[in-house]
Amino acid sequence: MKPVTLKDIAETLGISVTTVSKALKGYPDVSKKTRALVKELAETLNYKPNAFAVNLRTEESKTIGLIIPEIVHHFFSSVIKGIISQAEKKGYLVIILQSNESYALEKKQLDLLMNKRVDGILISLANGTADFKHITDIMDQGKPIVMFDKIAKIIKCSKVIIDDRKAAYTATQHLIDTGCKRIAHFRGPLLPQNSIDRFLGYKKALLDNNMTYDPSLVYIFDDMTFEVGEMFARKILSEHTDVDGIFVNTDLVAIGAITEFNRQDIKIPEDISIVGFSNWFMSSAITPSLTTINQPGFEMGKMAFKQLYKELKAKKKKKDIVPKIIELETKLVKRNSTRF
Amino acid sequence: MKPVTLKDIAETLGISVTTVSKALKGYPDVSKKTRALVKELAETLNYKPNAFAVNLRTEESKTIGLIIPEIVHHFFSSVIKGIISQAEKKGYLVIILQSNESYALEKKQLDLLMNKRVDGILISLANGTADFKHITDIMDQGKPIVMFDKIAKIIKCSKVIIDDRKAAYTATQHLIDTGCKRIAHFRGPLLPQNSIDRFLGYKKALLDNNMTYDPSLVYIFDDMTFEVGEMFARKILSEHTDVDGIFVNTDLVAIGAITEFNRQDIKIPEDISIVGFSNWFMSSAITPSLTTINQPGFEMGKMAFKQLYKELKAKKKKKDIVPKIIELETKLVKRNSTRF
DNA sequence: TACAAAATCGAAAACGTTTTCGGTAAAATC
DNA sequence: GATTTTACCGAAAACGTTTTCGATTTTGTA
Repeated sequence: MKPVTLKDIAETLGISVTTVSKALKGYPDVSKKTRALVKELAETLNYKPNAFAVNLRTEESKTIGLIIPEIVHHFFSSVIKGIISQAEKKGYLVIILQSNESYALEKKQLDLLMNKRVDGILISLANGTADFKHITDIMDQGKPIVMFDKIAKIIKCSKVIIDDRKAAYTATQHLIDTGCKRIAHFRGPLLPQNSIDRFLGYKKALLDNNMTYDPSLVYIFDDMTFEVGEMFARKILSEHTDVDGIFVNTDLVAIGAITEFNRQDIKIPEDISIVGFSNWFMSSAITPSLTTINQPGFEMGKMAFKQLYKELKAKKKKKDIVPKIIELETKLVKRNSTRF
Repeated sequence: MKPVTLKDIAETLGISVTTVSKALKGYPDVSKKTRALVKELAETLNYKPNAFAVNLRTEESKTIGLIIPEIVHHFFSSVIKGIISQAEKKGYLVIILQSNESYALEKKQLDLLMNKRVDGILISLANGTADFKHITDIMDQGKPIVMFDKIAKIIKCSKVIIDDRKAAYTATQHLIDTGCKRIAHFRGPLLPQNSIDRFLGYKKALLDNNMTYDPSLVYIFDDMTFEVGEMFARKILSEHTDVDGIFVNTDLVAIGAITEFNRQDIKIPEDISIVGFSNWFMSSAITPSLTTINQPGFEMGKMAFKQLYKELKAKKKKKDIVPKIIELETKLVKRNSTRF
């Protein structure tokens, strides 16, 4: 019951393993007759090349690695889906690992993938990652790697991102345009680039509109949870009764805040307007529905793989890979948590 | 800049490749001195075994395949997380593919995984799957496979499931206990086992409570979407004004229904009570929060891998694998979409 | 000192594939 | 008919590891 090998085919046909291999791969130096013979027998015997042997010989596995901070997450699972669907089209499989927003784990997972000798790597950085030697090490070894969403600007590899600053600016501007006079910001952890950029976009929008930037209106959270949103909502109500608009770093926290405001009979958007970020599915289901920035996860996954694929091909042809930065469009989705 | 091999270590140490290999793997027939020497050099040279070669030689890749119907899905992504976290502990990596609820695709993906020679397979069946030859073929080849959540009862492989019928019974009983007199059911597609079981649980609860089972109160949907929930809500209002309770096959559809009822000023739970299924995160955030059945996704993923791992070990020892059915506990989560 | 037992090592085969390179036979050219 | 060209095939090496089995050396025993 052993799987059939090239040798099996060669022996029953009375030819060499070499010829069988060449016939199956369409080499020109094998006659039409034997080629047909080989292909037919391979078909009937249901021959499948031993992937392990092919890997060893060709030094590639047609497998890529993917590291994300968190799997159970609407945005990231959309990215995963985009990556897998695109990879499949090109004959690549995807191994997924999770960093749990931990730098140490991220390093370990990267190591695992390198030891498994994946052909390339896709990664979205953990919040805790401030040192990037583990990334540059991989680049130095010539292994293609592309970052998406949560990136590091200093690293000279390809990246697929959105313009977080611009998107945050748009979101804040929308609050201003709909009449908000005092706008707070719930921002994410200090380290990640997109948390920084969203904050900067918020700040710039205020200043461009001649509004004062008040640091005490910026609430920083490390965990992006529903509960954090509830807590910050309570905090706002006790500390800053004059706030009439909030730009929240991520939908989940915004939804927590909405839930708490609902509980306290604060009227949204009349008393306080809210804009989120990401456009989770949930955002359209909540009452009031959440105005937010649409972040194209599926598209981002697709693009990330496409870029990686280009680099894989370039590497095969021994060409240099020129890092590319791909910026995807975001869009403000107006719903009922802001005024008209 | 080639990666270092056993040969490299052997040559610089003036010993054979064999001894180096044995030293690193702790064979007893190598002296403490050379063992120490080898290990030290391997360490400083940062030697990593070539996974491709190891795979070929040992005929295993320490990799398993996972096929799920849909990645962007709260329950399934929880399962994925459970599987990956458990697999990692045992040194296994996970390749994920998606069947998109299509039988044809499921078959193709299974084929892909077999050609990649993964050590084992974890699968949750697509809705469209009615024929199981692709599954039994794999079992006949002696490759360990375990199903979870969406399973086929006739197949004699290990499974990790919940008691859908019991859970649905509990959900329906809760509607009855809280005073509902006429209870509708939004059920999923006809084929999958858990859709059938949930329906049967619903029906049995009615009959056990001397209520009439009315087939016209069972609404069948193929796509489990938010929009379907909205549509069915409208249908109920126009076709059956006497309905005062609904047991919905899955939270997403229930939330769609709630949204529509809210829009039409139907009071939940006073006018109509609703129970969902799965306990998506979203269910606690919506207004009113949704009473539902908690389905332990993470736990299910963990258990599925654990069982697969047992079978992988059994296979290595050439022992027979005895299929096992693992049933996980569900729990009714009472919230505000049902009365007290 | 002689011999048995234990400790230590390495040659070689094997896993299945890909690819280079040389060789033979057939066809084409003169 | 001799020579060149083309078509077709296969031997062999290589990828890096694991493991069997025999060989050698060292230690222990009488």
